[in-house]
Amino acid sequence: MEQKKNGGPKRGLWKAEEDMILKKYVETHGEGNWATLSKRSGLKRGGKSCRLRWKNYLRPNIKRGEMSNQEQDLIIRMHNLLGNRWSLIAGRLPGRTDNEVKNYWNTHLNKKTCTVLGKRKSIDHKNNNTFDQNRDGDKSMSSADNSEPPLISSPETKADNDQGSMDLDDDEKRMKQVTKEVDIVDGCTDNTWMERAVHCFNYDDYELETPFMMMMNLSSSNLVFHEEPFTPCLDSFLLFDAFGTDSEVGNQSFLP
DNA sequence: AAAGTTCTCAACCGCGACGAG
DNA sequence: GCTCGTCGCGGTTGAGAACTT
Repeated sequence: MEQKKNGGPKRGLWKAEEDMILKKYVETHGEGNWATLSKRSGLKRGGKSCRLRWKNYLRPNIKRGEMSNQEQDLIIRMHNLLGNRWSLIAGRLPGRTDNEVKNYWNTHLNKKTCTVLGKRKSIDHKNNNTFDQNRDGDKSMSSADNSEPPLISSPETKADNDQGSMDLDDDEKRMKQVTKEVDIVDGCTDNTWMERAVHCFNYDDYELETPFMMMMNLSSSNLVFHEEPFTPCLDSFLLFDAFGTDSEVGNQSFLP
């Protein structure tokens, strides 16, 4: 992988020495001007490569290692809200990069959300956990079942994903008692609206055991995400409703 | 122990947005 | 308005690790 293309910039994995050079250069001269950086620093890397390496690996306060349950929940819910807007999602996770979130989604969460129908035992090696997994992910999913794979947020799917973090039976029962349908409202797909919703969805306010429980505690409105694969409008409303007027973030007006 | 298979994630690529000249 | 350079984003790739047969 590590070769030069027609004498072009070096490619492949970064070495420790290269990391050191890049880090020192950025600490001295600051971020930005990546094309200039790649020339002046002596690194035989392209500007894009330098930028990516800094952003995803060398930048201070990068958090590495396992995603916590809270982070997982947040990613799932934010993805439900925004789709593949990785940078936006990562922006709500201190120390996590868009690339990391994207990889995590593709390798862990995306599979997990497809586990409901698949029912094949697999092992999460890093956590030493087992979970039901459709081994071939979305490929075989379509042939096994023509319907869209359900998203994480339905009560049934939720149960598969929160194993060990809460008493599912109790919460599910409570959930079913007071489920509220939220209608999709036309005309709320613009970015401003979405970003207000995201702004409202602050990682720091995320203290209760699971977002699901948080919803249960916040207001009299108890909600489930819709089964649709991507319903940003619906989820925006969910967030507003979930945070309600009693919550801290609810004191601000996010309405257009 | 070896070969084959699957998984993970760092890095690359292409594209669009944006600002400067 | 056009071109050029830079930046940031999301999708994809592939090497190496981990696991299975």
